[in-house]
Amino acid sequence: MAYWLFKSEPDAWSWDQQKAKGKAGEEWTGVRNYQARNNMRAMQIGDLGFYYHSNEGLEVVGIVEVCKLAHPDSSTDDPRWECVDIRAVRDMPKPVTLKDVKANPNLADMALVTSMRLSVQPVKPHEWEEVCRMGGLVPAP
DNA sequence: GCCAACGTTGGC
DNA sequence: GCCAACGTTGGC
Repeated sequence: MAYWLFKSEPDAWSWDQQKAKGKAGEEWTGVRNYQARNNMRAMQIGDLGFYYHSNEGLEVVGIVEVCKLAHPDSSTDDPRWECVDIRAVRDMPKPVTLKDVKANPNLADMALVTSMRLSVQPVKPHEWEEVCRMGGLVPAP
């Protein structure tokens, strides 16, 4: 099982909206970046991810689960773009801010810090543990 | 709202 | 295939 991080601008699609979709989940449409797409292609059902609010909030607010493998992105006719479906699993008891992540030396190599603009990122197991711990989620899911 | 970083596009 | 121009992202 692998771990990931999904970025969303709350103005466009917020954590509350994601949660409202419940177990059915929602297509993670709109990604127009090859690296982010490739990350989604590599995802397996049951992989977990952080749900991060960019632009506003700038914090990890919840945990999501991949519930559908990569398939063509229904928001475009361009066959290059694919996406997975994700569903909300739970809130972060205490949201973990970008500031917190940057201030933690254990997370210095996290993609959130080093690849700021990548909208779908891989998360290493030790980073997953660390962010979960910071967010009050122990043991990590 | 600004601007730096960086990915993409297109002319050569 | 290179690289300059351009557009977008996202933190501040």
